[in-house]
Amino acid sequence: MPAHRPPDLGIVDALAQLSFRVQGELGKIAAEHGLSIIQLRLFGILRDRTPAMLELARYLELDKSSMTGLVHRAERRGLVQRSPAPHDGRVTQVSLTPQGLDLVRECEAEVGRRIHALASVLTGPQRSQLARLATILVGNPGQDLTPPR
Amino acid sequence: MPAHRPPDLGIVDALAQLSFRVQGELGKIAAEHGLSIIQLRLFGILRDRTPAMLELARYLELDKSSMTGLVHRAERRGLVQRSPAPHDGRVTQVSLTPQGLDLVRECEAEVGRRIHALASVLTGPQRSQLARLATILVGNPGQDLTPPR
DNA sequence: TCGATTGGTACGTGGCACAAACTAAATTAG
DNA sequence: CTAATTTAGTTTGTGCCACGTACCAATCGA
Repeated sequence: MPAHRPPDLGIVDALAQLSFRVQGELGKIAAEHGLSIIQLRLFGILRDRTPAMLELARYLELDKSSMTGLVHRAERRGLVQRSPAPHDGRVTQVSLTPQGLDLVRECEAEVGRRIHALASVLTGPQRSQLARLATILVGNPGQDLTPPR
Repeated sequence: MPAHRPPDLGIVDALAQLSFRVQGELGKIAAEHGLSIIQLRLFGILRDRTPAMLELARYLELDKSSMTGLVHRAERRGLVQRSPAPHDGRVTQVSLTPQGLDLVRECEAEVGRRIHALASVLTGPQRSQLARLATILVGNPGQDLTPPR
């Protein structure tokens, strides 16, 4: 391997810096749509499901008391709605409003564009390989942050 | 959409989820040492430099007014110190105290352990490849797709 | 020298996250 | 069938984080 390149970072620095880079993009996209990154995550979950508050807290690894405010602020803006669960009077289910769904789709499209742009410096095979390796990393231990759709 | 054997995530989802996974680890490590993730980043910068407030803000992509509080809270805990710059009466330089340096080293060691553990499901060559690809992604400058806000 | 620029802080606002205390619904024990 | 317990969620209070505006002091430029 001829050395036309700067030396690779170690795996630790490489992953850490990459994570900041990606989070930076996500944060900017969220901000452009008046959202925070945690709300973007919340909405990503709600795109496929209608979970209870506690389920959401588990997905996001937040305390249940943090969910109240998070959902409340989104609700106040008409992006999500609470509804009582039919078979358990204690649980309230959270779902996207049509307005919220629109916003999610916009953000998702933008995320796709920006991450693709970021990855555009790689060749096609490199991108595939990176996707494969990253999938292994996130898919591996019982630590399920955001289960595959 | 690759239609191969194990359903790899697309590059977008793969990178997004990986970034959340890595940030989650970093956040936990920071929390275990009584820090936030932004402080961990701050300290990582201070390990090598003694920048001015505005420089720090640029590294972290924060407003300068955000720096005051960030540095102040760290200073209050004896982890960093402010000092006036010798040749410009306006500038205050920020540096780690010995105590702060110790803390940084602890955190760095822990980050190394945890990220290595995360990456331990990969083979050696896979890790190298991942480090190489990630290095390409983060090393790419001038890829700023975001107009100034 | 005077006006503009630069580096930094102060203050007010709002979002985010937690812990502890609390309510109400559901479940289990006796 | 009650009584005790568990579970889902909210409320309240605290603290951090980030921003924008306004402001001050030092420096620079004409």
